[in-house]
Amino acid sequence: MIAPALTKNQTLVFDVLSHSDGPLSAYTILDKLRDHGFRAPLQVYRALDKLLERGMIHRLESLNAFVACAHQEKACCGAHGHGTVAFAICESCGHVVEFHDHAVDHRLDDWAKQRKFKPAKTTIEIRGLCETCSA
Amino acid sequence: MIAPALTKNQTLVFDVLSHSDGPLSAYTILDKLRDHGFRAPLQVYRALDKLLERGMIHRLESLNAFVACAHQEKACCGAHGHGTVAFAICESCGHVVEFHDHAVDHRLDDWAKQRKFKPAKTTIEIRGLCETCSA
DNA sequence: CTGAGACTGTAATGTTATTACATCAATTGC
DNA sequence: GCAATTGATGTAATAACATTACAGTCTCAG
Repeated sequence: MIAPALTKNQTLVFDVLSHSDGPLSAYTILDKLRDHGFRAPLQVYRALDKLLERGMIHRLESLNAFVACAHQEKACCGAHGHGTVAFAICESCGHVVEFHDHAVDHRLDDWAKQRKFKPAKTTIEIRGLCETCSA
Repeated sequence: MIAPALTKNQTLVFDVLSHSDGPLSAYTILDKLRDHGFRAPLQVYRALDKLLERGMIHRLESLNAFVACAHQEKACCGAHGHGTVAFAICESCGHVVEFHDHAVDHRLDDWAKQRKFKPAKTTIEIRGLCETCSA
Protein backbone atom coordinates (compact mmCIF):
# COMPACT_ATOMS: atom_id res chain seq x y z
CA MET A 1 0.00 0.00 0.00
CA ILE A 2 1.99 2.89 -1.34
CA ALA A 3 0.73 6.34 -0.54
CA PRO A 4 -0.03 8.41 -3.61
CA ALA A 5 2.03 11.51 -4.28
CA LEU A 6 0.94 14.76 -2.74
CA THR A 7 -1.03 17.10 -4.92
CA LYS A 8 0.26 20.55 -5.70
CA ASN A 9 -1.76 22.25 -2.96
CA GLN A 10 -0.89 19.61 -0.40
CA THR A 11 2.80 20.02 -1.25
CA LEU A 12 2.64 23.78 -0.93
CA VAL A 13 0.94 23.61 2.46
CA PHE A 14 3.27 20.93 3.74
CA ASP A 15 6.32 22.89 2.62
CA VAL A 16 5.16 25.99 4.42
CA LEU A 17 4.62 24.01 7.60
CA SER A 18 7.85 22.09 7.47
CA HIS A 19 9.90 25.20 6.85
CA SER A 20 8.27 27.06 9.68
CA ASP A 21 9.93 27.06 13.08
CA GLY A 22 6.62 27.05 14.88
CA PRO A 23 2.95 26.23 14.55
CA LEU A 24 0.92 28.12 11.97
CA SER A 25 -2.78 28.81 11.77
CA ALA A 26 -4.69 27.95 8.62
CA TYR A 27 -5.06 31.62 7.81
CA THR A 28 -1.37 32.31 8.26
CA ILE A 29 -0.67 29.52 5.81
CA LEU A 30 -3.18 31.04 3.44
CA ASP A 31 -1.41 34.37 3.58
CA LYS A 32 1.95 32.76 2.90
CA LEU A 33 0.51 31.05 -0.16
CA ARG A 34 -1.28 33.97 -1.76
CA ASP A 35 1.62 34.40 -4.14
CA HIS A 36 1.17 30.80 -5.21
CA GLY A 37 -2.43 31.37 -6.14
CA PHE A 38 -4.22 30.55 -2.92
CA ARG A 39 -7.27 32.70 -2.48
CA ALA A 40 -9.63 30.97 -0.07
CA PRO A 41 -9.41 29.21 3.31
CA LEU A 42 -10.86 26.04 1.90
CA GLN A 43 -7.81 25.46 -0.24
CA VAL A 44 -5.77 25.35 2.93
CA TYR A 45 -8.21 23.33 5.00
CA ARG A 46 -8.56 20.69 2.31
CA ALA A 47 -4.82 20.21 2.09
CA LEU A 48 -4.50 20.18 5.88
CA ASP A 49 -7.13 17.45 6.14
CA LYS A 50 -5.24 15.19 3.77
CA LEU A 51 -1.93 15.83 5.48
CA LEU A 52 -3.50 15.07 8.85
CA GLU A 53 -4.90 11.80 7.49
CA ARG A 54 -1.42 10.79 6.46
CA GLY A 55 0.06 11.79 9.77
CA MET A 56 2.45 14.21 8.09
CA ILE A 57 1.23 17.08 10.19
CA HIS A 58 -0.46 17.51 13.55
CA ARG A 59 -3.11 19.82 14.80
CA LEU A 60 -2.55 21.64 18.09
CA GLU A 61 -6.04 21.85 19.54
CA SER A 62 -5.19 24.39 22.17
CA LEU A 63 -3.78 26.80 19.58
CA ASN A 64 -5.97 26.12 16.56
CA ALA A 65 -2.75 25.69 14.68
CA PHE A 66 -0.77 23.10 12.78
CA VAL A 67 2.79 21.77 12.78
CA ALA A 68 4.72 19.39 10.57
CA CYS A 69 5.33 16.04 12.22
CA ALA A 70 8.72 16.04 13.87
CA HIS A 71 9.59 12.68 12.33
CA GLN A 72 10.31 14.24 9.01
CA GLU A 73 9.40 12.64 5.74
CA LYS A 74 8.36 9.31 7.20
CA ALA A 75 4.62 9.42 7.77
CA CYS A 76 5.67 7.65 10.92
CA CYS A 77 2.91 8.84 13.18
CA GLY A 78 0.05 7.98 10.93
CA ALA A 79 -1.97 4.82 10.73
CA HIS A 80 1.12 2.70 11.39
CA GLY A 81 2.50 5.10 13.95
CA HIS A 82 3.72 4.59 17.47
CA GLY A 83 0.80 5.72 19.49
CA THR A 84 -0.26 9.11 20.64
CA VAL A 85 1.69 12.24 20.00
CA ALA A 86 2.16 14.70 22.82
CA PHE A 87 3.28 18.31 22.67
CA ALA A 88 4.97 20.77 24.96
CA ILE A 89 4.13 24.29 23.87
CA CYS A 90 6.01 27.32 25.17
CA GLU A 91 3.60 30.17 25.73
CA SER A 92 6.42 32.69 25.63
CA CYS A 93 8.41 31.84 22.51
CA GLY A 94 5.85 29.68 20.77
CA HIS A 95 8.25 26.80 20.40
CA VAL A 96 6.72 23.34 20.25
CA VAL A 97 8.34 20.02 21.12
CA GLU A 98 6.70 16.83 19.95
CA PHE A 99 7.22 13.69 21.97
CA HIS A 100 5.88 10.21 22.51
CA ASP A 101 5.57 8.47 25.80
CA HIS A 102 4.70 4.85 25.70
CA ALA A 103 3.90 4.65 29.40
CA VAL A 104 1.36 7.44 29.14
CA ASP A 105 -0.20 5.82 26.07
CA HIS A 106 -0.43 2.53 27.85
CA ARG A 107 -2.00 4.06 30.89
CA LEU A 108 -4.65 5.86 28.88
CA ASP A 109 -5.32 2.70 26.88
CA ASP A 110 -5.86 0.83 30.12
CA TRP A 111 -8.30 3.40 31.30
CA ALA A 112 -10.18 3.16 28.00
CA LYS A 113 -10.24 -0.65 28.08
CA GLN A 114 -11.66 -0.68 31.56
CA ARG A 115 -14.48 1.64 30.53
CA LYS A 116 -14.89 -0.07 27.17
CA PHE A 117 -14.24 3.27 25.56
CA LYS A 118 -12.89 3.06 21.98
CA PRO A 119 -10.32 5.82 21.47
CA ALA A 120 -10.10 7.36 18.02
CA LYS A 121 -7.78 10.27 18.63
CA THR A 122 -6.02 11.44 21.75
CA THR A 123 -4.78 14.95 22.39
CA ILE A 124 -2.03 15.69 24.89
CA GLU A 125 -0.73 19.23 25.08
CA ILE A 126 1.32 20.76 27.86
CA ARG A 127 1.40 24.52 27.82
CA GLY A 128 3.99 26.33 29.84
CA LEU A 129 7.46 27.81 29.60
CA CYS A 130 10.42 26.18 27.92
CA GLU A 131 13.80 26.07 29.62
CA THR A 132 15.08 29.14 27.79
CA CYS A 133 12.04 31.29 28.49
CA SER A 134 11.74 30.38 32.17
CA ALA A 135 15.39 31.23 32.87
CA MET B 1 -8.15 32.69 51.75
CA ILE B 2 -11.86 32.45 51.18
CA ALA B 3 -13.07 32.69 47.63
CA PRO B 4 -15.46 35.58 47.07
CA ALA B 5 -19.02 34.78 46.06
CA LEU B 6 -19.83 34.41 42.42
CA THR B 7 -21.32 37.41 40.70
CA LYS B 8 -24.72 37.24 39.11
CA ASN B 9 -23.40 36.53 35.62
CA GLN B 10 -20.94 33.95 36.86
CA THR B 11 -23.71 32.18 38.74
CA LEU B 12 -25.98 32.13 35.70
CA VAL B 13 -23.28 30.68 33.48
CA PHE B 14 -22.23 28.11 36.04
CA ASP B 15 -25.82 27.02 36.58
CA VAL B 16 -26.37 26.50 32.89
CA LEU B 17 -23.23 24.39 32.65
CA SER B 18 -23.86 22.33 35.71
CA HIS B 19 -27.41 21.52 34.69
CA SER B 20 -26.36 20.49 31.21
CA ASP B 21 -25.69 16.86 30.48
CA GLY B 22 -22.91 17.66 28.06
CA PRO B 23 -20.42 20.30 27.02
CA LEU B 24 -21.73 23.64 25.79
CA SER B 25 -20.16 26.24 23.55
CA ALA B 26 -20.00 29.84 24.71
CA TYR B 27 -22.61 30.80 22.14
CA THR B 28 -24.98 28.06 23.22
CA ILE B 29 -24.70 29.36 26.76
CA LEU B 30 -25.37 32.84 25.47
CA ASP B 31 -28.57 31.66 23.78
CA LYS B 32 -29.73 29.94 26.93
CA LEU B 33 -29.22 33.13 28.90
CA ARG B 34 -30.89 35.61 26.58
CA ASP B 35 -33.97 35.50 28.76
CA HIS B 36 -31.82 36.49 31.70
CA GLY B 37 -30.57 39.60 29.96
CA PHE B 38 -27.48 38.31 28.22
CA ARG B 39 -26.95 40.05 24.91
CA ALA B 40 -23.30 39.72 23.96
CA PRO B 41 -20.64 36.97 23.86
CA LEU B 42 -18.38 38.91 26.14
CA GLN B 43 -20.77 38.51 29.03
CA VAL B 44 -20.37 34.77 28.68
CA TYR B 45 -16.63 34.75 28.07
CA ARG B 46 -15.93 36.93 31.07
CA ALA B 47 -17.88 34.64 33.34
CA LEU B 48 -16.24 31.56 31.83
CA ASP B 49 -12.79 33.03 32.47
CA LYS B 50 -13.50 33.51 36.14
CA LEU B 51 -15.03 30.07 36.52
CA LEU B 52 -12.01 28.53 34.79
CA GLU B 53 -9.69 30.39 37.15
CA ARG B 54 -11.49 28.86 40.09
CA GLY B 55 -11.45 25.40 38.56
CA MET B 56 -15.22 25.18 38.69
CA ILE B 57 -15.45 24.46 35.00
CA HIS B 58 -13.16 23.05 32.36
CA ARG B 59 -12.58 23.90 28.76
CA LEU B 60 -12.53 21.11 26.19
CA GLU B 61 -9.96 22.31 23.69
CA SER B 62 -10.86 19.85 21.00
CA LEU B 63 -14.51 20.94 21.05
CA ASN B 64 -14.22 24.62 21.88
CA ALA B 65 -16.72 23.93 24.60
CA PHE B 66 -17.06 24.00 28.36
CA VAL B 67 -18.23 21.62 31.09
CA ALA B 68 -18.81 21.96 34.80
CA CYS B 69 -16.17 20.21 36.86
CA ALA B 70 -17.33 16.72 37.76
CA HIS B 71 -16.32 17.23 41.39
CA GLN B 72 -19.33 19.33 42.11
CA GLU B 73 -19.29 22.29 44.41
CA LYS B 74 -15.79 21.75 45.71
CA ALA B 75 -13.43 23.79 43.56
CA CYS B 76 -11.38 20.67 43.94
CA CYS B 77 -9.55 20.84 40.66
CA GLY B 78 -8.41 24.39 40.98
CA ALA B 79 -5.27 25.74 42.50
CA HIS B 80 -5.39 23.13 45.23
CA GLY B 81 -6.54 20.38 42.92
CA HIS B 82 -5.20 16.93 42.29
CA GLY B 83 -3.29 17.40 39.12
CA THR B 84 -4.33 17.36 35.54
CA VAL B 85 -7.84 16.63 34.41
CA ALA B 86 -8.38 14.27 31.51
CA PHE B 87 -11.48 13.74 29.43
CA ALA B 88 -12.98 10.97 27.37
CA ILE B 89 -15.35 12.44 24.81
CA CYS B 90 -17.79 10.31 22.87
CA GLU B 91 -18.03 11.55 19.28
CA SER B 92 -21.35 9.85 18.83
CA CYS B 93 -23.44 10.85 21.83
CA GLY B 94 -21.38 13.79 23.01
CA HIS B 95 -21.04 12.40 26.51
CA VAL B 96 -17.94 13.43 28.42
CA VAL B 97 -16.27 11.63 31.29
CA GLU B 98 -13.79 13.49 33.44
CA PHE B 99 -11.03 11.54 35.10
CA HIS B 100 -7.70 11.92 36.82
CA ASP B 101 -4.78 9.59 36.50
CA HIS B 102 -1.94 10.15 38.83
CA ALA B 103 0.43 7.90 36.92
CA VAL B 104 -0.07 9.86 33.71
CA ASP B 105 0.42 13.14 35.57
CA HIS B 106 3.57 11.85 37.14
CA ARG B 107 4.94 10.66 33.85
CA LEU B 108 4.30 13.97 32.13
CA ASP B 109 5.80 15.82 35.08
CA ASP B 110 8.91 13.71 34.76
CA TRP B 111 9.19 14.51 31.11
CA ALA B 112 8.83 18.21 31.88
CA LYS B 113 11.41 18.11 34.67
CA GLN B 114 13.93 16.42 32.43
CA ARG B 115 13.52 19.13 29.80
CA LYS B 116 13.26 21.87 32.41
CA PHE B 117 9.89 22.75 30.94
CA LYS B 118 7.54 24.52 33.37
CA PRO B 119 3.99 23.30 32.77
CA ALA B 120 1.18 25.78 33.27
CA LYS B 121 -1.76 23.86 31.93
CA THR B 122 -2.04 20.38 30.51
CA THR B 123 -4.76 19.18 28.18
CA ILE B 124 -5.62 15.49 27.83
CA GLU B 125 -8.62 14.60 25.71
CA ILE B 126 -9.47 11.20 24.31
CA ARG B 127 -12.03 11.29 21.54
CA GLY B 128 -13.74 8.11 20.50
CA LEU B 129 -16.82 6.04 21.20
CA CYS B 130 -18.26 5.31 24.61
CA GLU B 131 -19.31 1.81 25.57
CA THR B 132 -22.95 2.39 24.71
CA CYS B 133 -22.28 3.94 21.31
CA SER B 134 -19.74 1.35 20.19
CA ALA B 135 -22.06 -1.55 21.02
C1' DC C 1 -16.30 7.85 -24.95
C1' DT C 2 -18.15 8.11 -20.58
C1' DG C 3 -19.09 7.84 -15.87
C1' DA C 4 -16.91 7.71 -11.29
C1' DG C 5 -13.81 9.61 -8.09
C1' DA C 6 -10.56 12.86 -6.45
C1' DC C 7 -8.94 17.51 -6.57
C1' DT C 8 -9.67 22.44 -7.39
C1' DG C 9 -11.75 27.36 -7.38
C1' DT C 10 -14.92 30.71 -5.60
C1' DA C 11 -18.38 32.76 -2.81
C1' DA C 12 -20.99 32.93 1.00
C1' DT C 13 -21.83 31.84 5.51
C1' DG C 14 -21.36 29.99 10.14
C1' DT C 15 -18.89 29.66 14.52
C1' DT C 16 -15.67 31.06 18.07
C1' DA C 17 -13.20 34.77 20.45
C1' DT C 18 -11.36 39.45 21.24
C1' DT C 19 -10.73 44.58 21.23
C1' DA C 20 -12.35 49.03 22.36
C1' DC C 21 -14.88 52.08 24.91
C1' DA C 22 -18.31 53.66 28.27
C1' DT C 23 -20.63 52.95 32.68
C1' DC C 24 -21.56 51.51 37.37
C1' DA C 25 -20.64 49.92 42.10
C1' DA C 26 -17.76 48.76 45.98
C1' DT C 27 -13.38 49.67 48.43
C1' DT C 28 -9.53 52.15 50.03
C1' DG C 29 -6.71 55.89 51.62
C1' DC C 30 -6.50 60.56 52.73
C1' DG D 1 -16.61 63.10 52.74
C1' DC D 2 -14.50 62.25 48.54
C1' DA D 3 -11.00 61.32 44.91
C1' DA D 4 -8.64 57.26 43.30
C1' DT D 5 -8.54 52.60 42.41
C1' DT D 6 -10.39 48.20 41.33
C1' DG D 7 -13.50 44.96 39.46
C1' DA D 8 -17.88 43.88 37.17
C1' DT D 9 -20.98 45.11 33.52
C1' DG D 10 -23.11 46.57 28.83
C1' DT D 11 -22.73 47.31 23.95
C1' DA D 12 -20.83 47.44 19.46
C1' DA D 13 -17.66 46.22 16.28
C1' DT D 14 -14.27 43.33 14.58
C1' DA D 15 -10.99 39.53 14.28
C1' DA D 16 -9.94 34.71 13.86
C1' DC D 17 -11.17 30.08 12.75
C1' DA D 18 -13.93 26.78 9.95
C1' DT D 19 -17.61 24.91 6.92
C1' DT D 20 -21.31 24.56 3.33
C1' DA D 21 -22.70 24.85 -1.32
C1' DC D 22 -21.96 24.70 -6.00
C1' DA D 23 -19.48 24.46 -10.23
C1' DG D 24 -15.53 23.17 -12.98
C1' DT D 25 -11.38 20.10 -14.06
C1' DC D 26 -8.62 16.04 -14.47
C1' DT D 27 -7.68 11.09 -14.68
C1' DC D 28 -8.58 6.57 -15.32
C1' DA D 29 -11.13 2.14 -15.65
C1' DG D 30 -14.39 -0.05 -18.37
